[in-house]
Formats: sequence, structure tokens, C-alpha cells
Amino acid sequence: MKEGSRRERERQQHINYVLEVAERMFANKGFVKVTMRELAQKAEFALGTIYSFFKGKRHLYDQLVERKVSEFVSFVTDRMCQEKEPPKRVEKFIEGKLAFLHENPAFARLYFAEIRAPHPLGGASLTGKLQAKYSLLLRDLTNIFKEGMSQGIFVKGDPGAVAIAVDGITNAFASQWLQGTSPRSPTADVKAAKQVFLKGLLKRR
Amino acid sequence: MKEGSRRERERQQHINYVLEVAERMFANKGFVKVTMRELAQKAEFALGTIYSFFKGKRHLYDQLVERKVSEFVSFVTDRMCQEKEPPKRVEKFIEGKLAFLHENPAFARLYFAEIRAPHPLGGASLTGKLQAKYSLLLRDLTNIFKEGMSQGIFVKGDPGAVAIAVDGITNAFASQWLQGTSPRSPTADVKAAKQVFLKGLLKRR
Amino acid sequence: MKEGSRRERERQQHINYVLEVAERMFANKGFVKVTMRELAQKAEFALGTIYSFFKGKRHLYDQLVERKVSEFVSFVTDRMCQEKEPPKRVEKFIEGKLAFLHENPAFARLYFAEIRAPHPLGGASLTGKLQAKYSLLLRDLTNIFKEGMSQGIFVKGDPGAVAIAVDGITNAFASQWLQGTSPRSPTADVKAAKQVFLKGLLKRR
Amino acid sequence: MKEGSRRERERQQHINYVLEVAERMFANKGFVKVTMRELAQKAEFALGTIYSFFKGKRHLYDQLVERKVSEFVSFVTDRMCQEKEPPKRVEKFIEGKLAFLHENPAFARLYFAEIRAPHPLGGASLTGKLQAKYSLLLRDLTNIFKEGMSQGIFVKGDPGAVAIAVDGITNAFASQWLQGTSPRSPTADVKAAKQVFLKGLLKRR
DNA sequence: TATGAATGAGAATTCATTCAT
DNA sequence: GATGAATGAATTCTCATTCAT
Repeated sequence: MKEGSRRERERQQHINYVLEVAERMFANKGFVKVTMRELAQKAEFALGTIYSFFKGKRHLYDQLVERKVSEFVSFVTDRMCQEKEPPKRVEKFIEGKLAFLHENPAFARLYFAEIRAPHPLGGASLTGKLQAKYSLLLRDLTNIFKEGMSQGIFVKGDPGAVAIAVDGITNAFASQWLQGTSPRSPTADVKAAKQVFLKGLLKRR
Repeated sequence: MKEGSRRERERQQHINYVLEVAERMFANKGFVKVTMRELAQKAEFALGTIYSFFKGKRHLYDQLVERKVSEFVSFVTDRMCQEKEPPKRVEKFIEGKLAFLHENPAFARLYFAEIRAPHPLGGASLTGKLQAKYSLLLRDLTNIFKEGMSQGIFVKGDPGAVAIAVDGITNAFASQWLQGTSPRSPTADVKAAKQVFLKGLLKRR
Repeated sequence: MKEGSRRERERQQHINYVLEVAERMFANKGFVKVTMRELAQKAEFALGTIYSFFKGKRHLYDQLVERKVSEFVSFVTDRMCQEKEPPKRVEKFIEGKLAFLHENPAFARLYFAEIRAPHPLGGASLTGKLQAKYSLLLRDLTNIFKEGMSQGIFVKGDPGAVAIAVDGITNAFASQWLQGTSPRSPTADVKAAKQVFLKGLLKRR
Repeated sequence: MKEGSRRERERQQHINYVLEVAERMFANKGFVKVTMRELAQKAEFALGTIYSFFKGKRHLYDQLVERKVSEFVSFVTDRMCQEKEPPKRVEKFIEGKLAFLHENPAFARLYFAEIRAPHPLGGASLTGKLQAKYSLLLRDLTNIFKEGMSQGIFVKGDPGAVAIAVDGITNAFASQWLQGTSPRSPTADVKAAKQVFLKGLLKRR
């Protein structure tokens, strides 16, 4: 009575729904302040039912972050694959990353809590697997720079450091959105990031 | 019977010591995972004594972050004041910020948890006063860019966005140190940050 | 899935049982000296279970007093309604009140602690609602006196003051029982209260 | 360096002052809610100094209640001694008791908490010695009734019960003052108590 | 003797998790 | 499978009391 049965399909839908509700809650109140009871209430399932879906609070959280990070990485990778030229691909990285974070502010909060604070105030922290997932994206980026440098499109330098730098710039913009203190529009920020970074980095003959 | 008496001086020393111990603990385990009892034990004071120093756990934490953020901002501001030319001042910002974060890894963790995660997993979050303190530093940076742009030293652009970008780049490097995954030396990172950023930004005739 | 289900009925029974245990404990040791842990032990529930029944210690206490005061007031009111003539009704008040307090010594303690000590040593104190409930009884009593006076059955006077006086006399007797220093039987006290009070108050031709 | 020295005299004054401050505080907030630290602050002595005056919180409280009850009993006894005839003496009891309680509302609270609630919400409770002190007053009252009855001035009855009754009536009035709900003036209450009680009790030929 | 910093036992409350129905 | 009542370990904070200075 598994594998694709109606029961099984419904169960998956329920799990997804709980995950959605949990994402909003974790983003708003943080891991520690969210109680399983409240989550159950908001998701309209019995407390015990939640526990039949997930082994525990931490497991639920990991599940959630894992899915979202995967989605995030896929989204950005997809965008990057649409182009061949290194500069264009970097642009796609910036665009894709900022677009995703802008469209998913709840995830953005979780993401910053996780990526930036290895020992976040709350006690939950990205497992190695997830670190690795995002690192893959950074490695791709690094390779693009390496390629661009060897092709003479980018100025020479440590491609890894450059990748970290782009990553940091994009984080900074997205982070400011969350704080609600950004005086610029998202599109302006995308442009700024691309220009500041790429125009500066591009070799002028 | 206060004000500089031996009693009072000793008390302050004790408070400072507790704060030091707390900084390490909060950095290592996060706000929520640190219990007051453990803190008391590690600081070699009775639990009640800690509560005679600080109104509560949250108050202790705020105290700690406030002091450190002030110290941080002062440190970087001091460095920036040593130069007059915009490019040099930006270099000083990068150097100063990275130096401080490198020398104070415990603080760096707290800093990232606070600055980056307005709804951190744990529930403690930078009060407005502290946000403001760091914002001041960013405003200084913004003004440097504005000045440099009007002087024709920097390429035109939104100076606020550029400031956010530098801030983001430095955060990215420091953050990588904390994760222990940086393959580069801190000095290499300082150089990389300066080069990538400034060289790119500097107008070429 | 509430409202009369077996689950719900059992829960109510459990709550009632805890309330009973609590009544004895509060009466014996006072609000402050009773710890939730001890109450839980005595009631044979886990500490957390008690907190699933009541929001907190204070809430439990209020619940308890509210129920009992209601019961008390109803009991006495019922007795008073059995008669029509003012003197008889006053007798019923005295009988009813003393009977209830004699049958419920645990409640009697709480009652005296509450009614008599607006700033009780412990910090818990009758909420306005309960004050009001008992005041209703006194108002009834006052009206009986008013009626009796206008009918010429009682000597003229301030009916409110007389009501307070009867209330005070009955409290005095019941209070002495609790102290275990009363040399008289309860029935003797009832008779004494009635005689002293009514015989004296009745107008002689 | 004892017995009447200036030092010793001053010490006594300090103790008395602390006791005065404590009386107000206990009356306002109850035994449990008063902390020794706050008491020390309000009395303008160091915490340790308070402990050099009294063995502990409970001891301080007992000291306080003992003094005040003695004063109370003396005051009323004095008034009663001014008269010879039983009815007049009872009047003096009523007058004296109500006068003292009216003049000392802070004590009145403590008194009701103590006399009425043998296991008050707070945990402190009148020791036997104090019970005895007040019982003496009631015994005097009882004897007056016994005398009056045997002299044929009062109607026959249990003199102890009658004494309890007068005591209860006076308590009821004073208690209502504390609650701030008495619609009558204190003098009206004194008159009411005397009239209701004595006029009713006096034998008419 | 006066002081107040230091102590630590003890209390209320929360919440992840289990398990009988 | 779903439910939610029951559990109890863990945590924060209070405050009477002691004692070195």
C-alpha cells in the first residue's frame, strides 16, 4: 500500500503543506520560538500526525531547509546554464540568486540564518550535506571565473576569492531587503551588483 | 559609596570577566543553547551572582553585543580616519573590518548572527540602537563613495549600493573564515577584496 | 470532537480531582507554600499535565476559589429561599452559612483568607468577580432586613450595617472552629448566633 | 557598652524605625511579596544591618506583630478599665477596638491576615503566644458578660459565644473599612455595633 | 558594627516527544 | 493512520541568608 497509491500521494501533499506552513513560521519567529503544537494548529493537523510525518522538530526543519536549498541551487543553476559566455553566466548567477531570494523572502531568512551563522542563536545549523549543496553552486561560479580568466576575459586573480565576493555582494543586497531598509528597488540592486562587479572586473583593453 | 571605590572596581572586573566568558559561549553554542547555569559555572560565579550583575539572560546578551559592536565600529572608524583620500579610506575600511573580525572570531559569529538574521533562529536580535550604530559606519562609507564619485575618482553609481557591496564582500570573506573552509590566507583575502573592488571601481583614463 | 466525548468527560474528571486535591493543600499550607510539583505529586499527575489543565498556579487557584464561592453562595441562597418571613430567612442564612463552612473546612480557610485579607500574606486575592458574588449574598441579606424593618418586624436601623453584623458573627464562629479553640458545638453556635442576633433584634411589643 | 548607653538607645530607635517601615510594607504587599532587600532600601539601612537587628525575615515579622498586638490589646484593655458597669465596659471594648483599627489600618490588615487565617496564603502565622495575647482580651470580655449575666443585666446565654459574637461584629465593620466598600462612617459603625448588639442584649423588664 | 557582594536551593513554567485509544 | 492527553527534563529567575572586609 505504498508507492504511488492514493494514500501515499495524499500523504505527500500533507507533508508538503506542513512544510510550507513551517517555512513561514520559522522565517517569522525562528526555530526555537516555533512550537510543534503551534505548527500543528496552524497546519490543521493533530500534533501526533505531525510526528508521523517527521521524526522530530529538528528533522522537519532539516527536511525543509534541504528541499528549499535544493530548489534554490537548481533555480540558479538553471539560469546559469542558459548562457555560455562567462560574463553572461555570472550575470545569470546574480539575476537568478537575487530573483529567487526576492520571490522567497521566507526562505531568504532561513538561508541567511543558516549560511551566515554556523552556530546560529537558535541551535539549528546547516548540516554538511546542505553546506555541500550550496558549495557546489559556488564551485560552478569559481569555475566560470577560472575559465574567464584563462580566456583573458576577466582580469587575473584568485577565482575562488572572486566567487566569494560575488556571493557576498548578492547576499548583502538581499539581506538589506529583508531588513526593509533598502532605499533601492530590487531591479536597481541587480543592475548595481552586475555593474559594480562585472564592469569592474572586465578587463579593459 | 560607589564611584571608583575598590568594591565598585572589583565588581566591574567581575562583570567584564563574565562578559568575556559569555562571548565565547554564545559564539560557540548560540544564545538559546547557553544556559545561565552553565555560564555561571564557566565563569566561576554562583548563579545568583550572575543575576546580580545582569537583569537577565537577554540583558546580559544585549550588554555584550552592545559593547562589542561599539568597539568594532570604533576600531574601523579609527582606521578610516587615518587617511584622507577616498580610495585609501575604503582600503582602511576593508583592512580594519577584516582585521577586527579576524582577531575576534567569537564576536564575528555574534555579529553575523545579529546583522544578518533579523529573525535569528534563537530569538535574540539586535536592538535598534545597535542597528543604528553599525548603520553609521555604512553611512560614513557611503559618504566616502559619494565624495569620491563627485571628485571623479570613482565611477558614477549609487554610492549606497556600492557601500552595501563592499560591506557584503568583506562579510563574505570573514564568514568563510568562520566556516573554516577558506583556502586563502586572511591577508590574501584583504588583498583580493581591495583589488577586486577598488581596482575595478577606479576609473581608468 | 469535544463536547461530551468520553475524552472530554475524563479530562473534566481529572481537572475536578486536581481541584479537590488543591483545595486541601491550599487550605493546609497556603497559596505560597504549595508548590506545583507537590500538587502534581499528590494529584498523581505529571507536572506538565497540571499545566495542561490550568494556565498557571494562580489560574488554578482562581478557578478553585471561583467554583467554591459559587457553590457556597448557591448553597446559602437556596436555604434562604426556602422561607418567606424575614426572621426565618435570616435564620436560614445563619444556618446555611455555618452548615456549609462546617462541612467544608478546607474551603472555610480559603474563604477567610480571601474575604478577610484583601492583601493576604501570600499575594493571591479575590478578584472583583468573586467579591461581587459574595456581595450579592450580602445584598440579599440587606434587603431582607430592609423589608423586615419596613414591616415593623425588626427595629429600625441601617440594614446594611445589620447585614455586615450578622455576617461578622457567623464568620467569628466558623473562624473559631478552624482554630480548634471553640469549646462549643456547632449546633450550639448556630443557636447562639440566631438567639443573640434575632432575639435581640426582634421588636418587643 | 549595653543597657542605656547612647549606642544602645540609638540601636533601639533604628530597630523601631525598621519595624515601622516593615509594618507598612507587610500591610501593603503581604509577607511573601516583601523582600528583605526592598525593606532595607526603604528603611535606608544596609541589608546586613537589618540582619544584625533581626535574626531573619520571619523573626522580624513576629517581632512586629507581637509588638503591635500587645499595643492593641493594651489600648483596648485600658479603655475597658475606664468603666465599671458591664454594659459600659462592652461599649468601651467596641469603641476601643474600632478606634485602634481605624487609626492603624496597616496593622488592621496584618491583624486580619493573622487572626482570621491561621494558614494564611503567605505562610506566616500567628504563634501561640500572640494567639494567647488576644485570647486574654476575649477572656476579659467573656468575664464581663458572665458578670453581667449573673447580675441580671444581660440575658442568659453562653458568655463565651457572646464574646466571640461581639468580636466578630467589630471585625466585620473594620474589615469593610479596609476594603473601602463601607458606605457608613466609622462613627456610624461604632454606634451601629453598640446598638445592634447591646440594645438587643439588654434585658427589658 | 555596618556593609553589600556572593551564594544556591527552590519555584514556576515550557515544550518536544510518546503512546493508548 | 490519526489523535491529543500525558509526560518530565530542562530552563530562567528570585530571594533569604551569610560572611569577608
